Amino acid sequence: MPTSSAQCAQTVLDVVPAVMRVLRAEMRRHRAPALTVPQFRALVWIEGQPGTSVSQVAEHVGLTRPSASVLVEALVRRRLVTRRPHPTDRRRVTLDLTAGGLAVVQASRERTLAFLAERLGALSDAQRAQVTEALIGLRQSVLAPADES
Amino acid sequence: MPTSSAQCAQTVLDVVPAVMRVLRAEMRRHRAPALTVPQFRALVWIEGQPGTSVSQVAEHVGLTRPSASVLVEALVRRRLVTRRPHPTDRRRVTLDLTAGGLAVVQASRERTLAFLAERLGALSDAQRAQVTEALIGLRQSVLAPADES
DNA sequence: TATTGTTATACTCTATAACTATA
DNA sequence: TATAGTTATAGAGTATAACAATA
Repeated sequence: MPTSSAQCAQTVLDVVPAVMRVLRAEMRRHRAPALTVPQFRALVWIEGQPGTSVSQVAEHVGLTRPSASVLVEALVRRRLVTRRPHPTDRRRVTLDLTAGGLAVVQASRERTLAFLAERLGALSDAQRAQVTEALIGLRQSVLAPADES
Repeated sequence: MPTSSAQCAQTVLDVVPAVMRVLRAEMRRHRAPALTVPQFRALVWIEGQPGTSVSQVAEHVGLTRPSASVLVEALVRRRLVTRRPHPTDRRRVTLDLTAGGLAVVQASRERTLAFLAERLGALSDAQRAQVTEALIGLRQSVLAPADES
């Protein structure tokens, strides 16, 4: 009995937001206080793209450039991010995480991973293998045409 | 080769937020203008829980009661929600979607489903069956202890 | 002339506090 | 006394507009 695209889409739209809500609630419970979701997303982006710019942060986090500039300013003030001149293009800035910023991101990720691993312990090895394989396929298809970077 | 809980958690934390970003971007592209994410989530909640209260909206959407009251007031002003007295408890209000509110929610969901179905068309029937089955298992384990309602 | 980033201003959303009405 | 909901006020976040500096 094959699964139609419509049926599968229904399941994806049902499960993915539900799991996301649980993840968000878990992260909220543990994240550094007074760190907003966009701020946290900016930290994760900078972690993955060291030396990135304000414009790239704006695009990835989904803000205008002025708002991203203000957000970055707040992260710099809190010693989570460094903002230095770009070596060749003097219009740009070079953003990187401080040791403190990296610690915030990594601690949050590790706590969320531990939480997830505990919940996934309820599944069998075979089920976890199936979930892992299926999610990789899901990612390939859903993110297919336009990847962000 | 079994998959450890840690490996599986890593994949979940990688794929679920990525898929969610795509879904959100798609919904943003199509949603009624000037309808915020919390407003939309409230509409979806009221759709699934007809006759729900302001307090329940607050809890589900993640707002305080005063903020939920203001949000509901905005939805009522826009003729997307009706707010009537509760039949037995005169402190409470009874919230329901208008035909317009229902149309907004359903149109958004159908467009997102169509978008997803198109992307999932890149998978084989067998892969879609695997994704569907795996997501159901994922939901059961991740949402295990505390379901929201 | 286009691009990167910042500042100034106004608006929206949300929380806290205080209140009313009902159970 | 506790609960459901509202209103008033203030604070945080974001967008638009305007600007400065560099390519």
